[in-house]
Amino acid sequence: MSNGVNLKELSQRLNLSQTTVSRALNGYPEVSEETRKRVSEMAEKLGYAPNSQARRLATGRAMAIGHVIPRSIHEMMNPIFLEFIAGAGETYSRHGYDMIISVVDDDKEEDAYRQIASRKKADGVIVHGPANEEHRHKLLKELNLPFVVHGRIPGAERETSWIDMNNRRAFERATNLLLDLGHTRIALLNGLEHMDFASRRRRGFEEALAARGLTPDPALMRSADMTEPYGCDNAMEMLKSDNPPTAFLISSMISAIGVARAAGQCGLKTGKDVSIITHDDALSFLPNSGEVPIFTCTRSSVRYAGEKAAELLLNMISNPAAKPASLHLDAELIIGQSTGPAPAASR
Amino acid sequence: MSNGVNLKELSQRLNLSQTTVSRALNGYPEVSEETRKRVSEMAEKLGYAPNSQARRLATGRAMAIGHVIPRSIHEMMNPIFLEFIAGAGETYSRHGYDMIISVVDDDKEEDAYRQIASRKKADGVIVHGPANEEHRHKLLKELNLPFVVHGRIPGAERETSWIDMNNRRAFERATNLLLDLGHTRIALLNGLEHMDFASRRRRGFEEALAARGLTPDPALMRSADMTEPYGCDNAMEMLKSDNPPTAFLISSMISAIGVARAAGQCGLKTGKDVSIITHDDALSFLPNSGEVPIFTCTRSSVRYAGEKAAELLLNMISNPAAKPASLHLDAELIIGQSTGPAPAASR
DNA sequence: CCCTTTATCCAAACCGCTTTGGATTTGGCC
DNA sequence: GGCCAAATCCAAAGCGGTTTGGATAAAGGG
Repeated sequence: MSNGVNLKELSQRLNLSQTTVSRALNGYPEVSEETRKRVSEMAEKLGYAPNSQARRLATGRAMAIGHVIPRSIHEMMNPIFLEFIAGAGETYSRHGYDMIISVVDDDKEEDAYRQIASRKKADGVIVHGPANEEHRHKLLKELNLPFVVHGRIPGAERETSWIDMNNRRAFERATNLLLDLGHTRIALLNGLEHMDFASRRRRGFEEALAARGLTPDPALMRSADMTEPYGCDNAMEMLKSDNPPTAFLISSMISAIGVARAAGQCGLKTGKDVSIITHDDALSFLPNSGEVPIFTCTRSSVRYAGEKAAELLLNMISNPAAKPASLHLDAELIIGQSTGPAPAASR
Repeated sequence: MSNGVNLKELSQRLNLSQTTVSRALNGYPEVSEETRKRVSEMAEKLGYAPNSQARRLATGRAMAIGHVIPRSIHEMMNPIFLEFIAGAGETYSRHGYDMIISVVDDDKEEDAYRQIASRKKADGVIVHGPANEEHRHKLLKELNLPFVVHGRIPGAERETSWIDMNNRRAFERATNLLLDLGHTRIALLNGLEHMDFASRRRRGFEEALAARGLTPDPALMRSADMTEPYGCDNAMEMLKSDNPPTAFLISSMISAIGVARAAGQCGLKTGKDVSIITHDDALSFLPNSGEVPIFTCTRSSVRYAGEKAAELLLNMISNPAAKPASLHLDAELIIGQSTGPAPAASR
């Protein structure tokens, strides 16, 4: 019904050239206000909207941002990834950009980027989940494809644009909080430490301990995908050991829930017998709210990060000459119900 | 470096016409194998790949599928949505399609669909989260935009293509399992019941009770966003009441975890003092695995649903004359550790 | 040997828009 | 009235592919 008018037909109906109609609709000054009005009314009436492929072809801009996610990534960062996407997506649509997501086999990731560049599918991309050994930025530079990193690429902080939270500092503060409460046996349930964010968190943890003359106990440090059972199983194992931790520092709310479950199963009261502090990405389906949140946490909205990352990227695209820019967010430290003073020496 | 060869240049390098080169690369028969080989080699060497905008314009196919997600939806179905997307995305890329996702304000949803249609941004769309009062399918039909529903639109099952799990049956079976174990006071923590999937689940629950001559107690039925605290708070309230339930039937693992937490806090042992059965969407970051899974559940992979939905849609697109098709998946009923016989009458 | 196929390849039109480089009209000013 | 600048509008040339309708050459048939 309302389908199918193109510029040509529209301009014929108006007895105007395509040029004029196009200019009228795109807000160029060389058309009288009267004509512009006449044009927009007719366009509205006929339900005209420019064919995006044609426009993209003519302007040479894809008006789209790419996100390539290798299969493996969304197994470990599933919900975080989506929250980021949601934030970025809002920014995109506000600016008339499309978001295109490619889910690819791990070994096709490079291919995916090459295709985006050579077929001009997107004007830029977001790089997710940088690892310690990271090479994507080199490829993208070679492909001349603007990009923003969510996280940081170690060694390339200067030359790339990125948005990241201060992982090291957050975990240092969290650790200090526990130390101040008298805990000395603190377990770290970290994410996969070949990822940049996780190594930084570990560093923050270790440095805080070191500053008080403590050495981390390898038996209390784990690194894996941040699932719920990961939290539960490892906490259970540690709590049942001869020398159990009195506190847990955890990289994700999901795993923290698992730890709380383990504590419950061991008959320990969270916030009393055992303290838990977690990083909270502020995922909408895992609200950790209330006057006193369930979990004491370091919190940083990954959704906000998504919005900002998108803005950075859009700026880069419209202003290609600009230098790399970056945003370093600080996590809030929020005291909830899950932490308390270290219990008096047991046994 | 490897950037920037177009068809014209490529064909000049080869002393061939654009026609021939195009045909050679697209596998048309009217070109000799020898030439085809020569062409592909040169294309490879120069890093040629057809500009996707140009191709889309020429062929009239967008080679993309749209997913429009209103802001509100991803607050309630965040992780499920992503898992679906991941499944669909794989199918798309296997078939050379792009996935474009629009995150829009709730009141712009219709607009988003109109734009996709009029600007030819996608060849089809997936409709997420159908409600009891659903109108999107009418709009899409009017816009002549092929679509597949994830879930079902009540009253339009015949005329639309969809993929859904058997929600009613799954919850009926789950309820029967509890009844067989001797539970009679069963709580239902459902999703938002203005959504189709949730009303069906409720129906399954109620029908199973009715079949044994039982009437559901309104005090034991809740409906809300399926967050973790939702599970915990409501379970807590019910467990502390005068006449507490002995079993919970829950619409989502996330809330089930909350219920388990509440049980723990009340000093009740899950699977013994209180039984829990949940629906499990098989989300990768919430594995409910092991020989005997933590939670007894009805399980249906939403990721698989995504794959299949994409296939349905792609079929519709390449075969527009075909009748609506649909896929009705049955959830598995899996016995885990969280269910057991009803405790002997307490008090 | 001539004519008809068949196998290859090509020139040009087209997809629907933007944009360049004028052409025409109008208005202000001396 | 004549001239110049500003205001409008337009024809046509891209953008980079695909596809139609031949043209040309080689092969096969009588």
